[in-house]
Amino acid sequence: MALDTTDLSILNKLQANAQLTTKEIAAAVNLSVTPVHDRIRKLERAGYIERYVALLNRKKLGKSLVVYCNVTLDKQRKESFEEFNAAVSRLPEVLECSVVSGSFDYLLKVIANDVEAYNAFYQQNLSVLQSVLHISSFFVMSEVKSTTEIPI
Amino acid sequence: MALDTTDLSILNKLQANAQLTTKEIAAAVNLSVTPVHDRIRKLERAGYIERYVALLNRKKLGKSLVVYCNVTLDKQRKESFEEFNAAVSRLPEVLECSVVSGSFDYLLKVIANDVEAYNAFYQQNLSVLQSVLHISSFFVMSEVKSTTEIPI
DNA sequence: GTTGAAACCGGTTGTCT
DNA sequence: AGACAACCGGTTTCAAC
Repeated sequence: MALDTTDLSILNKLQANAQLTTKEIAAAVNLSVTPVHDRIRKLERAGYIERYVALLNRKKLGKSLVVYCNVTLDKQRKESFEEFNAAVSRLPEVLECSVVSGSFDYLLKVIANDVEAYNAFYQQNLSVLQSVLHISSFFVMSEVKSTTEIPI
Repeated sequence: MALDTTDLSILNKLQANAQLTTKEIAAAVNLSVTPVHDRIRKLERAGYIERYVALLNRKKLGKSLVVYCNVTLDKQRKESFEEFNAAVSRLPEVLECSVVSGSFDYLLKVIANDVEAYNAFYQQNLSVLQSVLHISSFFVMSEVKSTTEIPI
Protein backbone atom coordinates (compact mmCIF):
# COMPACT_ATOMS: atom_id res chain seq x y z
CA MET A 1 0.00 0.00 0.00
CA ALA A 2 1.36 3.37 -0.99
CA LEU A 3 0.82 6.49 1.08
CA ASP A 4 0.32 9.92 -0.38
CA THR A 5 1.01 13.19 1.38
CA THR A 6 -2.57 13.31 2.66
CA ASP A 7 -2.13 9.95 4.39
CA LEU A 8 1.13 11.10 5.94
CA SER A 9 -0.51 14.28 7.13
CA ILE A 10 -3.33 12.31 8.75
CA LEU A 11 -0.85 10.00 10.48
CA ASN A 12 1.09 12.98 11.72
CA LYS A 13 -2.00 14.58 13.22
CA LEU A 14 -3.10 11.38 14.91
CA GLN A 15 0.27 10.59 16.45
CA ALA A 16 0.25 14.05 18.00
CA ASN A 17 -3.36 13.91 19.16
CA ALA A 18 -5.56 10.89 18.75
CA GLN A 19 -8.60 12.80 19.98
CA LEU A 20 -8.94 14.89 16.86
CA THR A 21 -12.29 14.26 15.24
CA THR A 22 -12.54 13.15 11.64
CA LYS A 23 -14.13 16.51 11.01
CA GLU A 24 -11.13 18.44 12.33
CA ILE A 25 -8.66 16.35 10.36
CA ALA A 26 -10.80 16.74 7.25
CA ALA A 27 -10.63 20.50 7.60
CA ALA A 28 -6.85 20.38 8.01
CA VAL A 29 -6.26 18.31 4.88
CA ASN A 30 -8.94 20.01 2.80
CA LEU A 31 -11.18 16.99 2.32
CA SER A 32 -14.64 16.08 3.49
CA VAL A 33 -15.31 13.73 6.37
CA THR A 34 -16.01 10.59 4.34
CA PRO A 35 -12.66 10.12 2.55
CA VAL A 36 -10.73 10.99 5.70
CA HIS A 37 -12.68 8.38 7.61
CA ASP A 38 -11.96 5.82 4.90
CA ARG A 39 -8.27 6.66 4.89
CA ILE A 40 -7.96 6.31 8.65
CA ARG A 41 -9.64 2.88 8.56
CA LYS A 42 -7.34 1.87 5.74
CA LEU A 43 -4.25 3.04 7.65
CA GLU A 44 -5.40 1.07 10.68
CA ARG A 45 -6.07 -2.09 8.71
CA ALA A 46 -2.77 -1.84 6.85
CA GLY A 47 -0.94 -1.60 10.17
CA TYR A 48 0.44 1.91 9.86
CA ILE A 49 -1.45 2.76 13.00
CA GLU A 50 -0.70 0.12 15.60
CA ARG A 51 -2.88 1.36 18.41
CA TYR A 52 -4.32 4.28 20.29
CA VAL A 53 -3.11 4.82 23.81
CA ALA A 54 -3.24 7.26 26.68
CA LEU A 55 0.18 8.50 27.77
CA LEU A 56 0.35 8.77 31.53
CA ASN A 57 2.46 10.97 33.76
CA ARG A 58 5.14 8.68 35.15
CA LYS A 59 6.10 10.91 38.05
CA LYS A 60 2.56 11.48 39.24
CA LEU A 61 2.20 7.73 39.47
CA GLY A 62 5.23 7.49 41.70
CA LYS A 63 7.63 6.21 39.06
CA SER A 64 10.23 8.92 39.49
CA LEU A 65 13.18 6.86 38.45
CA VAL A 66 14.25 5.81 34.97
CA VAL A 67 17.28 3.59 34.57
CA TYR A 68 18.94 2.46 31.40
CA CYS A 69 20.90 -0.70 31.82
CA ASN A 70 23.42 -2.47 29.69
CA VAL A 71 23.27 -6.22 29.98
CA THR A 72 25.86 -8.71 28.82
CA LEU A 73 24.73 -12.30 28.51
CA ASP A 74 26.59 -15.51 29.10
CA LYS A 75 26.96 -16.52 25.49
CA GLN A 76 28.37 -19.93 26.34
CA ARG A 77 24.85 -21.00 27.16
CA LYS A 78 22.86 -21.19 23.97
CA GLU A 79 19.52 -20.88 25.82
CA SER A 80 20.61 -17.50 27.16
CA PHE A 81 18.93 -15.31 24.57
CA GLU A 82 15.57 -17.07 24.67
CA GLU A 83 15.63 -17.12 28.45
CA PHE A 84 16.49 -13.46 28.74
CA ASN A 85 13.99 -12.32 26.10
CA ALA A 86 11.20 -14.26 27.77
CA ALA A 87 12.07 -12.95 31.23
CA VAL A 88 12.22 -9.34 30.13
CA SER A 89 8.93 -9.55 28.26
CA ARG A 90 7.24 -10.58 31.48
CA LEU A 91 8.64 -7.72 33.54
CA PRO A 92 6.35 -4.67 33.49
CA GLU A 93 9.11 -2.43 34.86
CA VAL A 94 11.01 -2.92 31.60
CA LEU A 95 9.54 -0.50 29.08
CA GLU A 96 12.06 -1.06 26.33
CA CYS A 97 14.54 -3.79 25.59
CA SER A 98 16.74 -3.96 22.51
CA VAL A 99 19.58 -6.10 21.29
CA VAL A 100 22.37 -3.70 20.41
CA SER A 101 25.67 -3.76 18.59
CA GLY A 102 28.86 -2.98 20.43
CA SER A 103 30.41 -3.91 23.72
CA PHE A 104 27.28 -5.19 25.48
CA ASP A 105 24.25 -7.18 24.35
CA TYR A 106 21.07 -5.52 25.55
CA LEU A 107 19.96 -2.06 26.39
CA LEU A 108 16.99 -1.85 28.75
CA LYS A 109 14.87 1.05 29.88
CA VAL A 110 13.46 0.36 33.33
CA ILE A 111 11.26 2.46 35.56
CA ALA A 112 10.91 2.26 39.33
CA ASN A 113 9.64 4.30 42.24
CA ASP A 114 13.08 5.12 43.58
CA VAL A 115 16.63 3.81 43.84
CA GLU A 116 15.64 1.38 46.55
CA ALA A 117 12.84 -0.08 44.47
CA TYR A 118 15.15 -0.31 41.48
CA ASN A 119 17.69 -2.16 43.57
CA ALA A 120 15.05 -4.64 44.69
CA PHE A 121 13.93 -5.13 41.10
CA TYR A 122 17.53 -5.56 40.00
CA GLN A 123 18.32 -8.11 42.68
CA GLN A 124 15.14 -10.10 42.35
CA ASN A 125 14.48 -10.02 38.63
CA LEU A 126 17.62 -9.33 36.67
CA SER A 127 20.69 -10.53 38.49
CA VAL A 128 19.08 -13.87 39.29
CA LEU A 129 18.82 -14.81 35.63
CA GLN A 130 21.26 -17.58 34.73
CA SER A 131 21.73 -16.01 31.33
CA VAL A 132 23.04 -12.71 32.68
CA LEU A 133 26.78 -12.22 32.94
CA HIS A 134 27.02 -8.53 33.69
CA ILE A 135 24.82 -5.46 34.13
CA SER A 136 25.66 -1.75 34.26
CA SER A 137 22.97 0.68 35.34
CA PHE A 138 22.78 4.30 34.27
CA PHE A 139 20.38 6.46 36.22
CA VAL A 140 18.45 9.17 34.44
CA MET A 141 19.00 12.47 36.17
CA SER A 142 16.95 14.59 33.81
CA GLU A 143 14.73 13.89 30.84
CA VAL A 144 15.40 16.42 28.10
CA LYS A 145 13.03 14.93 25.56
CA SER A 146 10.62 12.05 25.33
CA THR A 147 8.20 11.54 22.48
CA THR A 148 6.44 8.74 20.65
CA GLU A 149 6.13 10.80 17.47
CA ILE A 150 7.89 9.41 14.44
CA PRO A 151 9.20 12.09 12.06
CA ILE A 152 7.18 11.95 8.88
CA MET B 1 -5.37 14.29 44.57
CA ALA B 2 -5.48 10.71 45.79
CA LEU B 3 -6.21 7.81 43.50
CA ASP B 4 -8.16 4.75 44.54
CA THR B 5 -7.92 1.35 42.92
CA THR B 6 -10.76 2.23 40.53
CA ASP B 7 -8.82 5.22 39.23
CA LEU B 8 -5.73 3.09 38.75
CA SER B 9 -7.74 0.48 36.93
CA ILE B 10 -9.16 3.11 34.59
CA LEU B 11 -5.69 4.50 33.87
CA ASN B 12 -4.44 1.04 33.17
CA LYS B 13 -7.18 0.34 30.68
CA LEU B 14 -6.68 3.64 28.89
CA GLN B 15 -2.93 3.32 28.57
CA ALA B 16 -3.46 -0.05 26.92
CA ASN B 17 -6.29 1.10 24.66
CA ALA B 18 -7.51 4.66 24.50
CA GLN B 19 -10.41 3.68 22.26
CA LEU B 20 -12.32 1.91 25.00
CA THR B 21 -15.65 3.57 25.53
CA THR B 22 -16.71 4.88 28.90
CA LYS B 23 -19.34 2.17 28.79
CA GLU B 24 -16.80 -0.61 28.39
CA ILE B 25 -14.61 0.76 31.16
CA ALA B 26 -17.65 1.18 33.37
CA ALA B 27 -18.53 -2.49 32.91
CA ALA B 28 -14.97 -3.52 33.76
CA VAL B 29 -14.85 -1.56 37.00
CA ASN B 30 -18.45 -2.27 37.99
CA LEU B 31 -19.72 1.27 37.87
CA SER B 32 -22.13 3.13 35.68
CA VAL B 33 -21.08 5.46 32.87
CA THR B 34 -21.42 8.77 34.70
CA PRO B 35 -18.91 8.28 37.54
CA VAL B 36 -16.42 6.70 35.16
CA HIS B 37 -16.74 9.69 32.87
CA ASP B 38 -16.23 12.06 35.79
CA ARG B 39 -13.19 10.13 36.95
CA ILE B 40 -11.55 10.22 33.52
CA ARG B 41 -12.07 13.98 33.25
CA LYS B 42 -10.64 14.40 36.70
CA LEU B 43 -7.59 12.27 35.81
CA GLU B 44 -7.04 14.35 32.68
CA ARG B 45 -7.36 17.66 34.48
CA ALA B 46 -5.07 16.54 37.29
CA GLY B 47 -2.42 15.60 34.74
CA TYR B 48 -2.32 11.86 35.31
CA ILE B 49 -3.26 11.46 31.67
CA GLU B 50 -0.96 13.63 29.59
CA ARG B 51 -2.39 12.96 26.18
CA TYR B 52 -3.95 10.51 23.78
CA VAL B 53 -1.88 9.47 20.80
CA ALA B 54 -1.80 7.02 17.94
CA LEU B 55 1.27 4.78 17.95
CA LEU B 56 2.56 4.28 14.43
CA ASN B 57 4.51 1.45 12.91
CA ARG B 58 8.04 2.74 12.57
CA LYS B 59 9.20 0.17 10.04
CA LYS B 60 6.23 0.62 7.73
CA LEU B 61 7.09 4.30 7.60
CA GLY B 62 10.62 3.51 6.49
CA LYS B 63 12.30 4.15 9.83
CA SER B 64 13.95 0.77 10.12
CA LEU B 65 16.90 1.88 12.18
CA VAL B 66 17.03 2.72 15.86
CA VAL B 67 20.28 3.95 17.34
CA TYR B 68 21.09 4.70 20.93
CA CYS B 69 23.94 7.08 21.34
CA ASN B 70 26.03 8.15 24.25
CA VAL B 71 27.13 11.74 24.12
CA THR B 72 29.83 13.39 26.20
CA LEU B 73 29.79 17.16 26.33
CA ASP B 74 32.62 19.61 26.56
CA LYS B 75 32.09 20.65 30.14
CA GLN B 76 34.65 23.39 29.97
CA ARG B 77 32.09 25.45 28.09
CA LYS B 78 29.33 26.42 30.45
CA GLU B 79 26.83 27.01 27.63
CA SER B 80 27.22 23.40 26.53
CA PHE B 81 24.20 21.98 28.30
CA GLU B 82 21.77 24.67 27.20
CA GLU B 83 23.06 24.49 23.66
CA PHE B 84 22.83 20.72 23.46
CA ASN B 85 19.38 20.55 25.08
CA ALA B 86 18.01 23.14 22.70
CA ALA B 87 19.52 21.45 19.65
CA VAL B 88 18.19 18.02 20.56
CA SER B 89 14.71 19.34 21.26
CA ARG B 90 14.55 20.66 17.72
CA LEU B 91 15.62 17.39 16.08
CA PRO B 92 12.62 15.19 15.24
CA GLU B 93 14.86 12.14 14.72
CA VAL B 94 15.66 12.21 18.45
CA LEU B 95 12.79 10.48 20.23
CA GLU B 96 14.34 10.40 23.66
CA CYS B 97 17.14 12.28 25.31
CA SER B 98 18.18 11.94 28.92
CA VAL B 99 20.96 13.17 31.13
CA VAL B 100 22.45 10.10 32.76
CA SER B 101 24.82 9.27 35.56
CA GLY B 102 28.06 7.48 34.81
CA SER B 103 30.79 7.74 32.24
CA PHE B 104 28.94 9.79 29.64
CA ASP B 105 26.48 12.65 29.81
CA TYR B 106 23.51 11.98 27.56
CA LEU B 107 21.72 8.95 26.21
CA LEU B 108 19.76 9.54 23.01
CA LYS B 109 17.37 7.35 21.11
CA VAL B 110 17.44 8.25 17.44
CA ILE B 111 15.55 6.81 14.50
CA ALA B 112 16.52 6.90 10.85
CA ASN B 113 15.73 5.19 7.58
CA ASP B 114 19.01 3.30 7.39
CA VAL B 115 22.66 3.47 8.37
CA GLU B 116 23.41 5.93 5.62
CA ALA B 117 20.64 8.28 6.74
CA TYR B 118 21.82 7.96 10.32
CA ASN B 119 25.34 8.84 9.29
CA ALA B 120 24.08 11.94 7.49
CA PHE B 121 22.05 12.92 10.55
CA TYR B 122 25.03 12.31 12.78
CA GLN B 123 27.42 14.35 10.64
CA GLN B 124 25.05 17.22 10.02
CA ASN B 125 23.20 17.55 13.29
CA LEU B 126 25.18 16.03 16.14
CA SER B 127 28.89 16.16 15.48
CA VAL B 128 28.72 19.79 14.38
CA LEU B 129 27.58 20.96 17.80
CA GLN B 130 30.32 22.90 19.59
CA SER B 131 29.14 21.46 22.87
CA VAL B 132 29.77 17.84 21.85
CA LEU B 133 33.05 16.24 22.79
CA HIS B 134 32.41 12.61 21.98
CA ILE B 135 29.64 10.32 20.69
CA SER B 136 29.32 6.53 20.65
CA SER B 137 26.52 4.96 18.62
CA PHE B 138 24.88 1.63 19.39
CA PHE B 139 22.73 0.22 16.65
CA VAL B 140 19.61 -1.69 17.58
CA MET B 141 19.68 -5.09 15.94
CA SER B 142 16.43 -6.37 17.38
CA GLU B 143 13.67 -4.87 19.49
CA VAL B 144 12.64 -7.34 22.16
CA LYS B 145 10.13 -5.09 23.87
CA SER B 146 8.79 -1.60 23.46
CA THR B 147 5.85 -0.24 25.40
CA THR B 148 4.52 3.05 26.70
CA GLU B 149 2.60 1.33 29.49
CA ILE B 150 3.60 2.29 33.00
CA PRO B 151 3.20 -0.53 35.52
CA ILE B 152 0.38 0.34 37.90
C1' DG C 1 -13.78 12.37 -4.08
C1' DT C 2 -18.16 15.20 -2.69
C1' DT C 3 -22.58 15.98 -0.77
C1' DG C 4 -26.59 15.09 1.91
C1' DA C 5 -29.53 12.05 4.62
C1' DA C 6 -30.35 8.69 8.03
C1' DA C 7 -29.22 5.43 11.67
C1' DC C 8 -26.36 4.65 15.36
C1' DC C 9 -23.65 5.25 19.34
C1' DG C 10 -21.23 7.35 22.83
C1' DG C 11 -20.56 11.54 25.33
C1' DT C 12 -22.83 15.07 28.00
C1' DT C 13 -25.99 17.29 31.08
C1' DG C 14 -29.45 17.63 34.53
C1' DT C 15 -32.12 15.49 37.88
C1' DC C 16 -33.29 12.24 41.27
C1' DT C 17 -32.10 8.91 44.83
C1' DA D 1 -21.48 8.70 44.42
C1' DG D 2 -24.51 6.21 41.38
C1' DA D 3 -28.67 5.64 38.23
C1' DC D 4 -31.63 7.33 34.73
C1' DA D 5 -33.47 10.03 30.92
C1' DA D 6 -33.02 13.40 27.44
C1' DC D 7 -30.09 15.81 24.35
C1' DC D 8 -26.07 16.70 21.40
C1' DG D 9 -22.33 15.61 18.48
C1' DG D 10 -19.51 12.72 15.82
C1' DT D 11 -19.22 8.42 13.29
C1' DT D 12 -20.73 5.33 9.95
C1' DT D 13 -23.12 3.78 5.99
C1' DC D 14 -25.61 4.62 1.92
C1' DA D 15 -27.13 6.76 -2.26
C1' DA D 16 -26.50 9.93 -5.88
C1' DC D 17 -23.46 12.75 -8.49
